[in-house]
Amino acid sequence: MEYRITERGTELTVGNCFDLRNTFECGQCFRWNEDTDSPVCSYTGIAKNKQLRIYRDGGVIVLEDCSREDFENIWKDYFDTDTVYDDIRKEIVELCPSLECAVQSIDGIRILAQEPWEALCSFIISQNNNIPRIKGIVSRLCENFGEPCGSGYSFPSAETISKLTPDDLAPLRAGFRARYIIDAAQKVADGRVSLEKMYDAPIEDCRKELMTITGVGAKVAECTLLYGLHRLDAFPVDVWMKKALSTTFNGLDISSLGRYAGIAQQYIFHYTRNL
DNA sequence: GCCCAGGTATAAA
DNA sequence: TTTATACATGGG
Repeated sequence: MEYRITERGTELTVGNCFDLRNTFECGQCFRWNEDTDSPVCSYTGIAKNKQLRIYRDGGVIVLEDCSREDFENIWKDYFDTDTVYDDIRKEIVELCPSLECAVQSIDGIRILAQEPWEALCSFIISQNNNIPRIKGIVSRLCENFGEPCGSGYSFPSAETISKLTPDDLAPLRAGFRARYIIDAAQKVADGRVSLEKMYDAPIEDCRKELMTITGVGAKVAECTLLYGLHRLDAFPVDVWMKKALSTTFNGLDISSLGRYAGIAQQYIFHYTRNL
């Protein structure tokens, strides 16, 4: 994707291939909040220990005060600016024409390349929970155990959380998930679960390893792989997916989508949620 | 008050 | 292997 550095920051010419609201509100992330006082569509969030405001101005997306260095080192990968999602959408529909309605139900979504530990931890918190409350718990996790960063706090490392007990997490009001968070932090911190290796290991091996964590099932594993490791080939084999495929799409085999099964799943999720 | 949320562990059939 | 239930909490 073309970008240029201006006095405003880094500017991306995107047309309709990057919709901030669809990207940030689709349930893939919990650390971006809309700037309600802004006259244009604008969000502020923190990733990789950097705070960023990003907003739309016509056909341009502006990363406020973002240097070339920060864009190249952080946000280029995070926003996956070199992937052409319109091409992927076309390929999904070619492979599975019955998914056209799902693909067209939402546009401009980009799959963020979040940090693996943050994604794992966030989706452990997400289980049997709603998005506003998930965001609240994640926010309190950062305020209590993260480092000051811009006007907020960074996401605490697995090493930091691994030294705590479920009682220490009481201020989060995460309920039964507190012990899951600790178990995940300990396994990641001591290497029993190696997130770094999951960027290119066989997807089934990754899923298995993640599911050794208490509180991590097929769904949390899939979300971790898709959103935290940017494994676009990840797809869930859980109850929700089976249900969506059997009722709405009548037996469609999503695994035939191969390397784009994960993205297809995102469209299916959005479509079935809004039926 | 009541229902339920991007699920999973656990027990029981 | 499949199915039922509890789980902590609080948003709507």
